Amino acid sequence: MRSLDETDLRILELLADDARRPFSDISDEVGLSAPAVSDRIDRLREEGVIRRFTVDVDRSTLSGGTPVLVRLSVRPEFVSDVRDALREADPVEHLFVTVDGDVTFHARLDGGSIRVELDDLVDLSTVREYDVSLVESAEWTPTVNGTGFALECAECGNTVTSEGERARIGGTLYHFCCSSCLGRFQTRYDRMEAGARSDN
Amino acid sequence: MRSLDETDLRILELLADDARRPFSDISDEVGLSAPAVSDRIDRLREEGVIRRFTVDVDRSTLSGGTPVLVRLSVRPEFVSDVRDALREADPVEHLFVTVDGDVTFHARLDGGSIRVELDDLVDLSTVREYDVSLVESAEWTPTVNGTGFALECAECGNTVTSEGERARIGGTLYHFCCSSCLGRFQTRYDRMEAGARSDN
DNA sequence: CCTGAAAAATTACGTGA
DNA sequence: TCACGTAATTTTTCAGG
Repeated sequence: MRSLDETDLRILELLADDARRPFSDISDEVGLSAPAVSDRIDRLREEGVIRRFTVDVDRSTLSGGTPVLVRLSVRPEFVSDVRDALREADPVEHLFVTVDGDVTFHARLDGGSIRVELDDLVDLSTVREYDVSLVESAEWTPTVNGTGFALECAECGNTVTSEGERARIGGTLYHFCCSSCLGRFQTRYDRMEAGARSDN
Repeated sequence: MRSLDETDLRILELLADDARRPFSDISDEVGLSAPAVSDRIDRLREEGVIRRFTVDVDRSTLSGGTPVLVRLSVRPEFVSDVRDALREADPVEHLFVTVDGDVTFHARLDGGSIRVELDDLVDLSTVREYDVSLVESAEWTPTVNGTGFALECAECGNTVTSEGERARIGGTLYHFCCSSCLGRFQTRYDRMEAGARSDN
């Protein structure tokens, strides 16, 4: 698979700022033609780098719905079941799964009983413990400067070129400038994961 | 300010699904002309309901850094300081503050010592307790209608708003619409517990 | 990846409910 | 005020190189 270059990253930044920006605008910025930009965006979508174009809505202006943060401590063998169920659930906006089987999600509750609804979504017998908090503020930062959209080696920080490598570690795809950085990262990740587990 | 109608909500839903969807598509869906849809979207932007059009990027394909979910138990007087600091921090993508002063955020750290990284982001002397977990997967689903489940008062069953209260009673967190419901519930619980004890 | 033309979408503006 | 229709403009897509 072809790797992302500087132009792709610049395009992503511009789209993060305004996803409805015309391709002709973008093409001026990056020094390509509009069709070329269109092609790149198509490719980014196909590769899954771009998940979707969407809208950031100020939910506080919309009536109804109480924002809550829910943390579930899920029995390990059921983590993926719970994740899949919540992923499909309408009220769930953000969903995080940690390596130790904690599932945290941010949702908007609208009426009725949370216990009953939770029971509909996930099998509560697979949940050891759960904790619900009212959310006072929730923010999301789509524009990511510097480190965010820079394609850098996850191990040494150097720029990753097309000679670099990719690897999926712990379910996440990382980029490396070379194979030795990949090996080193893998070792370090394993150590860190063991450390995080022992924190609990 | 004029309130939103069903058509506005439907437009927001369609945009949340695909922000680059042509207005003519939307106009077909909602039974308006394309210019009318354009007008409504302009108004939604002016009113601040629409913050921006943006792109949801699968960051796992992009950058180095280890995704973590951090939960801070912050001393009450410093909650807004911590929130402000994290809001500006580059590696922080999602930030949630609950009414009881817990700050949860999702960020990408460069690896190495998590404690050192955290110390860069927040003043740890204002934090009573913190908990870091490696994130295996993170997802975001933009939703407009938070229909589905709700937080009901454990005493009277009414919807709990941000004016409500919560209390941990017998190891379980309960929510109440007001302090008198909390008091009543507490009394009832104590009586029940005393009854159970005297059975032994 | 470019240019250039065709198709499509967006915007501007005048009119009417 | 809100929405519509038409026309002018801009943007996107599609060829061919």
